[in-house]
Amino acid sequence: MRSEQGDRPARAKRLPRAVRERQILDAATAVFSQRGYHAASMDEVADVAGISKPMVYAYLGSKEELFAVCIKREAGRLVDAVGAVVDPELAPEEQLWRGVLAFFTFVGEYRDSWNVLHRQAGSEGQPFAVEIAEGRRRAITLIGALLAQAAVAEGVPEWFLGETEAMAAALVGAGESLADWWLDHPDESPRAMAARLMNLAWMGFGNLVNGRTWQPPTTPKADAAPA
Amino acid sequence: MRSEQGDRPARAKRLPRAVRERQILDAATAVFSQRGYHAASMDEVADVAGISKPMVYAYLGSKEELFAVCIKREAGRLVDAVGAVVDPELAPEEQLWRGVLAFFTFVGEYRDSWNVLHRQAGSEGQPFAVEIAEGRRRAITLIGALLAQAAVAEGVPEWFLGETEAMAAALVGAGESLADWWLDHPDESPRAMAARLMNLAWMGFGNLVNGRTWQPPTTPKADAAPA
DNA sequence: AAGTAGTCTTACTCGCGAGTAGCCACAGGA
DNA sequence: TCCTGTGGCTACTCGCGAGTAAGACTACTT
Repeated sequence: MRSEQGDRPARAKRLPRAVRERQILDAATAVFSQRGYHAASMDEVADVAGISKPMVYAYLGSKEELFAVCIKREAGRLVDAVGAVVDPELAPEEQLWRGVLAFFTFVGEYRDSWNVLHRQAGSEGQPFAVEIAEGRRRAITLIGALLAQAAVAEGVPEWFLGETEAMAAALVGAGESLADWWLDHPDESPRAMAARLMNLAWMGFGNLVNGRTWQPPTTPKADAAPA
Repeated sequence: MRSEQGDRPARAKRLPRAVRERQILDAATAVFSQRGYHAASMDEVADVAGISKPMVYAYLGSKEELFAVCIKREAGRLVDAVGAVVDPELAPEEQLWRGVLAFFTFVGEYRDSWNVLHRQAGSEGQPFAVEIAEGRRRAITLIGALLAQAAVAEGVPEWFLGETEAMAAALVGAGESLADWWLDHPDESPRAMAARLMNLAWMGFGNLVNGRTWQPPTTPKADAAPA
């Protein structure tokens, strides 16, 4: 009863550096996820890691470095999770489905990781927002390429190739938003979430790829594409 | 040449309170938009407003209050802009189109407002993140109702009514993401952006509403909806 | 046992930024 | 002309949080 619950390593029991680093990163991810970068304090990170502040500095450097390492680790996990399932040999539709499914599985598994990557990403002035935005952009480009590939596989209406990137951006946003929505409906399975996104995206793209576009009702003028 | 450019009111020229308050809110919106809530300093807000810090406190209260007022004002603008065009008499499709168009027009017009509402919203621990999340939720509910209405208007497959909220969430996310994408492609018109979203959303919903769902390719099991 | 390398702590410094005290100035009514 | 209220300022206090100095404890070598 002299220490806290067996939950966290109550008070520093002399562990090898590698282990401590992992603990610190875990703690940092959790704290950054809850508080956001600015509101998070190194004291709290140290506390949650069950260790004292100078250790954090000794092992992981400054707050900014620590955050950067967190980002890298979590982003790596996500990329690995998706990369492990998207064999480029497969049909675009199936690649997309597998990627989307892997994404939601990852989000379900590592909520904090996702939170750090998604929320704390864009908000700050410059520091790593750039890096994250870059990762996001890469994802969009990748998905855009996938859509273009799919479009070519079907009989592609020419104009659609100029639209793939914007569509990919929308798709990514829809995925992020669905992931948020998931937080309020935790009983849903990753498969069901992924299926939702695919239904929205693919059934929509299915029409678009076949040249069936939507037109504004009142004005006859079409903006996104020639009729 | 004794003062700065005619750009900002160089150094306090004795204006009525109402005017100053507007200026302060404008400045605060800009600063919060660029820095984010935590990184923004009251000194900078005061500076941008061309005024000294105590005035900000005298007129708008604490930093948190100031931010809250900003949020309220910008959210109000957005709600007004959308609310002004979505006559509930109209067909769901047209309501959605008008709403989406109004949204992108607003974003184009008031970048900072949108930034404050969108980015700085979710990131913080509790303060007003709640209020914004609430607004977002209302938007999702509203759009969800619209989709349900549309679904009923067509021959609705029963199961779809349970999906409208999730679809609305996805749609909102897609809109946000497209708005971000727009920042990198500023030559696009609001109409073109809105048309893109409608194409993705409506052509997708068009299929869904008619019972044409997407199915995972390898596994025969359907998750989102019964075949 | 004594040396030494790596783990871990207490107890600081120091700057930045929220919020305030107290004072100045000008416009208009007496 | 003086008087007062409202607009405005300079110049502080004060706490919080990033980052550090200096040393203590433990385990493994020789």
